[in-house]
Amino acid sequence: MEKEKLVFEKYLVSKGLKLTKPRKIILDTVFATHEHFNVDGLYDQIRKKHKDVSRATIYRTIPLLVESGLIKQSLRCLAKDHYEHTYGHDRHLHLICEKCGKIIEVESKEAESILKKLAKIHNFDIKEYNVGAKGLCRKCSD
Amino acid sequence: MEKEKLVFEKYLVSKGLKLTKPRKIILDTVFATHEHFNVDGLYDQIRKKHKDVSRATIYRTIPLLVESGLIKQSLRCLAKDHYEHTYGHDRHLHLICEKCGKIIEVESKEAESILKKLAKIHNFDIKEYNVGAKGLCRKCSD
DNA sequence: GATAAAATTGAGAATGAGTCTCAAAATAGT
DNA sequence: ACTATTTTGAGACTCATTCTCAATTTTATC
Repeated sequence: MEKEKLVFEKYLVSKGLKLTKPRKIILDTVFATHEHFNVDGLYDQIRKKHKDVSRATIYRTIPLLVESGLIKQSLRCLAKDHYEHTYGHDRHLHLICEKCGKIIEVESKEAESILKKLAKIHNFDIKEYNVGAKGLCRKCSD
Repeated sequence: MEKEKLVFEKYLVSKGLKLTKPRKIILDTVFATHEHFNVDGLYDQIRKKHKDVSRATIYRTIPLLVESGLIKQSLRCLAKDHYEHTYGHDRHLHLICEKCGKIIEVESKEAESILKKLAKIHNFDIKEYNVGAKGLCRKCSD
């Protein structure tokens, strides 16, 4: 958690921005769990403790977290953008339930190595990749 | 093009639906090129020839085309859902150049089989999958 | 620690892609 | 043609996200 704060602060300073209270609260809440999150969930989570952080500020802070390399935009699910941690996390792929919205994270070195192989063939320099599937989770497919 | 029409008609009949004029126009326009498309672009394209197809009907027809297996939802770009042909096209993954926007389509049976294997382990019923990477293409990485 | 300039915030209005409603029009079976 | 059913266009609506702007907070400077 402290590491994330340092990374974020360093990024903000480099851009002439400030690590304000709302930004600190958002950062803390984002990294309080290892889950994927979306703005609504994050807002609810924050509201449990702090009545003074607005949705607008969350929407404004997320691009800063993305730019700083701490999180990245991930799936779009139920018409909502979702985000996931990137700092200190291995790559993984997603199985997304279209019915209940559950996200199963799966590690796969295989998928990664295949993509790398294909990228090499096409002289493509991969910065970021995404592997995933949509469908029904165990519970919802009964 | 005729094949697509047959596939679509067969699907519609199986659902007790009709291949109406607007649906025919939409189908024709979608398969007039091999490009990815979004609703706005499709609407503009259709409007050049036909003044009588509404956005609502396009939005209503796209899920039918998806269900019939002719197209699938693809990338989301500039806040818009994009679609791509699937009928007669092998599954492929995308290498998207972040600089010039070029999309390289790559075939890979391997990626598909890995996803299927992982889904089985997690009792997940895959309806749709997506594999891709962002980065720099050959030209842009020089 | 007071002050002022600059950055940031909260609240709510605005935007815009996608969905829904419903009366009118097209379709298919008889 | 006649009727029942499906489909359509137009526009209202939804809802995630973005924008606006006056009020507040922050930081640098005294």
